[in-house]
Amino acid sequence: MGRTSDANLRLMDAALELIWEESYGAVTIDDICTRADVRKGSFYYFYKSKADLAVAALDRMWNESWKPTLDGIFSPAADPVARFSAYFAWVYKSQAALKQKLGKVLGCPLCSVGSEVSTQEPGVSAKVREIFSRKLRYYESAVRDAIAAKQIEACDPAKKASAIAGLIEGVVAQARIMNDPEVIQSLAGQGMTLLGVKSLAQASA
Amino acid sequence: MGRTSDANLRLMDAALELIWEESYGAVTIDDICTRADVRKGSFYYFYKSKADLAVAALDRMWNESWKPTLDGIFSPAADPVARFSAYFAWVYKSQAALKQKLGKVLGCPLCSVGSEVSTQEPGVSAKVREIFSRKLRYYESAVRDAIAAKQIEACDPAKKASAIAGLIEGVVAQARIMNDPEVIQSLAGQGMTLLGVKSLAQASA
DNA sequence: CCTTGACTAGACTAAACAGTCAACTATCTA
DNA sequence: TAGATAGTTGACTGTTTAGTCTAGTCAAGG
Repeated sequence: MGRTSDANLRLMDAALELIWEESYGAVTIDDICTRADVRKGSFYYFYKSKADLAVAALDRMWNESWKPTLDGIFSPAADPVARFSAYFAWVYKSQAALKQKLGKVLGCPLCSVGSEVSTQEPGVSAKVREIFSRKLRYYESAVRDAIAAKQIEACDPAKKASAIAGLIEGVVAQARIMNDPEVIQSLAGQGMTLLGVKSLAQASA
Repeated sequence: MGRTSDANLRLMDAALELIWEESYGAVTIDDICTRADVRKGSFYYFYKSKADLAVAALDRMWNESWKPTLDGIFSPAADPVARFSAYFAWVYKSQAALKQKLGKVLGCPLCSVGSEVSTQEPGVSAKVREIFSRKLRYYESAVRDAIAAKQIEACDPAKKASAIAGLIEGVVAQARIMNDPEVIQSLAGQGMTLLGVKSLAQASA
């Protein structure tokens, strides 16, 4: 009953875009409202603060975008090591596309925002940690499958997953800082080395 | 001639501390002045903006703290692979000490600030990139020496250095986001794997 | 068609913020 | 010791910002 609206969706999209392009702290509620074409009164009808909106926006990002993508790439139907290859390629491709489109490498919004607000915004931090943990499970599962298939050296899957995540995040952050997607190029080869792939035809070290 | 002062030094220290503890965007000029016990007028006597101060503070950090530390750890007198071991240990130790002291893992200020301001503050970004490049040279040189000593698999030293930097940054960022220094524990072993160390007694994978 | 409740508009307040300025003070040097 | 130089002070300005409030508008259900 009553009026319907997608202003809350527009607010989430606008917030995510702006925070990704600039940073959490640099974006004001007015900025978000302007981009979403929503008035302040409506903002506070849906959300009680910028942090509140950010949490909702990150949740939406996970459900609408990241989860489907990861489900596809890390499908248990795919060869374990090939899942990582595909993911590394996807990371490079998506960052290169952003650079092409906006002239800027934007990196990973989760990592940027998480690092920025971790000591400041408990609610946002908790959501970042939640999504981060979910992402780790894809890596961990693929590592376990790769060990079972004897494709990589035996190791602690949780630790290996964390290291892989670190490598990806770090390299992507580097790309943002340098505004150069090409530093992600070598991620594929380096990632394989870190994984401990046994294969002979290992990509460029 | 004229009056002397260390207010500019206090401002740089205060700025670096606050930005590291919180974030670039969350810190105001008033905050910095308060912590440094300096009045606003003096701030603008020495610096023309927060960005201007940040550049000076980062430069000071490099010269006073990072360079001496790196010169020690990455001394060409040390065994190439041992340089990395020592550095990985130092990274863990310093983050764990911060957690002990402040209750928070603060991560790497260069990476946090760089990622936050890369699309916003050209001057600060340029300084971050400059320091980052300097740091890479230590890694690159050690990789080259390790190859020459046949301690690690042959590889492109620049790319390997970039990957090592990515792994470190990524793992440290993870530690900040999770507020848990323990994720850095496994950096030593994972770093050796990524380096491609040939040794038999390789630390925990 | 009218009532109810979801949603909107936008003016308003108060606080936080960056940045300015002229008068003042301390210290160095000649 | 006097003058020039380097640094300090705090009150002041104008702007941006978060957040509030009230009077409304619009759509669905009865």
